[in-house]
Amino acid sequence: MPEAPEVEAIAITLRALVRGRRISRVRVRHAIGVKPQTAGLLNRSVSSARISDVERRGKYLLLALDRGCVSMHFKFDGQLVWFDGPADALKRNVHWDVGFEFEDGMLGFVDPRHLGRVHWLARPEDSSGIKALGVDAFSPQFTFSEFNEICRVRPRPLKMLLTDQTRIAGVGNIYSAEALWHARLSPFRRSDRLTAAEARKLHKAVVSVLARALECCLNPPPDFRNSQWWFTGLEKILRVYDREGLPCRRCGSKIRRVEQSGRSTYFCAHCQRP
DNA sequence: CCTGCTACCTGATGGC
DNA sequence: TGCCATCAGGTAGCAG
Repeated sequence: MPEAPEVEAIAITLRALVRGRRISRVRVRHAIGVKPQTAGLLNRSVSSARISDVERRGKYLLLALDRGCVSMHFKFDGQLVWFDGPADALKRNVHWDVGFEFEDGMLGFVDPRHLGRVHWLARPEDSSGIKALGVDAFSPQFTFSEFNEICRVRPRPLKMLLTDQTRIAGVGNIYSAEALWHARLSPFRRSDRLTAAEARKLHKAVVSVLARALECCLNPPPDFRNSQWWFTGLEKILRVYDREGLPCRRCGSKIRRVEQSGRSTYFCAHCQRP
């Protein structure tokens, strides 16, 4: 599920919990979670490694180790849960896929749907997905002039540009819809035909939508000890996403949902003009 | 190279 | 109630 704000909130919260600490070993309960790697490789590479930092790249979470790093991608449903230890994890009736054991507990990567992945990498760029990431939407390099250039690279609908991780890293289906609504631009508008003023408005909308979402994701922060935890209150900040048939909060006309490259796009056909 | 489509998975939900 | 279809905040991999 998570886009950059959710992963960033997870990174910030997890950093305070595990930075500087040693992973004693890795338990893989569902091998699909480390595919195409193996439990053995992950355990060999990570056992007794110290976590120097926790980082985010786009929607990837990285545990930087003194030997390489662990990358995690949550895809739609992945999350992290803290257990008192392996025995606690087995005793509680909670699905978990990969466990990182510490002296006093175990961090579990949890994804019943099994689309999420945990990998060990010698360097982050050894992951083709990470290597291909464009400018991170939260980084200082994501300036208006950078965004404006990205818009002109080639003609494509704004929705496709915003969610293309190789151009702008971290924006997904929800926050692209939200930013386009705030900027009053149709998801179908050709990115290369925006006026400079429109591009500026859209850039501002992306930045502010993500900032507001991050603040929401940190208040309250993730509670890894509660296996049921998930971000609350995001519905309150959403203006169009998942509001098909409901009145636009700006002009009152019905929000529409259409398919764009196989994904749902929500927009107001009245105030988001093509 | 680039682009667009499908596969990958499981669970929740809604209509009949 | 049961069954079936549809939907889900994403990316990797492959064909063209």
